[in-house]
Amino acid sequence: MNDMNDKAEAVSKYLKGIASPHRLLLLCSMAEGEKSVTELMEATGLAQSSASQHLAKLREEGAVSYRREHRTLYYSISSKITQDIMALLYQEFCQNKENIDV
Amino acid sequence: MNDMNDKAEAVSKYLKGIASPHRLLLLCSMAEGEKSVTELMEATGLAQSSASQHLAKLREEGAVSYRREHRTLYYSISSKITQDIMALLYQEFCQNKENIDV
DNA sequence: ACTTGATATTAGAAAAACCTAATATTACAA
DNA sequence: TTGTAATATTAGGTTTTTCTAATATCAAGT
Repeated sequence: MNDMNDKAEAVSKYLKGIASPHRLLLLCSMAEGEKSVTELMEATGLAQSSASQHLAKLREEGAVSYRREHRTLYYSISSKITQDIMALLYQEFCQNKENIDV
Repeated sequence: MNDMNDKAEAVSKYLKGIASPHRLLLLCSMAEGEKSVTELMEATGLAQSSASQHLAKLREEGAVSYRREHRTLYYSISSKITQDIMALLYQEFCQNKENIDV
């Protein structure tokens, strides 16, 4: 029955792959449509190396994919589960505030 | 506009609060209904101290709450977002396998 | 007041994640 | 080919997580 442990391990790996402030900002930016790495760096304020490493992690978890156009790589969210989770998180944390702070 | 950073920080904190194999197993167990700490330890195989620390983290994030009955504490999932996310994760990782491995 | 069962908290060491700086790769253009 | 813009990879040190062992708390029951 350590089937459960394996699954928990997989889910954990996936969630941790998403759960960093910087990676969430990247995903949030990609939620608007595909973005080049440079655009993502500008949108998030991340250093080049850092952005690239975070994108690599998101790729490993299958959360995003990219397409090349000349020298530029365009990243976008590629998994249904990631889109669904981002939508839930957006609802919960970015709107629906019972009371807006003025 | 570093409003976004603050939100990303909050979401990250929440997700990390959930994203550990052991905490996921605890949540999975609580998904069946409220459970005492002892029951949770048995269900997950966690040591007492470890279970308690994980539960504390889940409490901090508002993911679970408890009720006392005599000396026993019964924990359960208390937030809508956590239930929704667990449901999504369950769908994605625990069923809907295109092909069942025999 | 004591004891005990159930759970929480603290301390410290080991493992994992993250950032920066430096270097490498890749695809095109001159 | 050589140069360059765009992106990836490696190395390292710092911070964060997570486990175990030890100790504390808390609410009955005696």
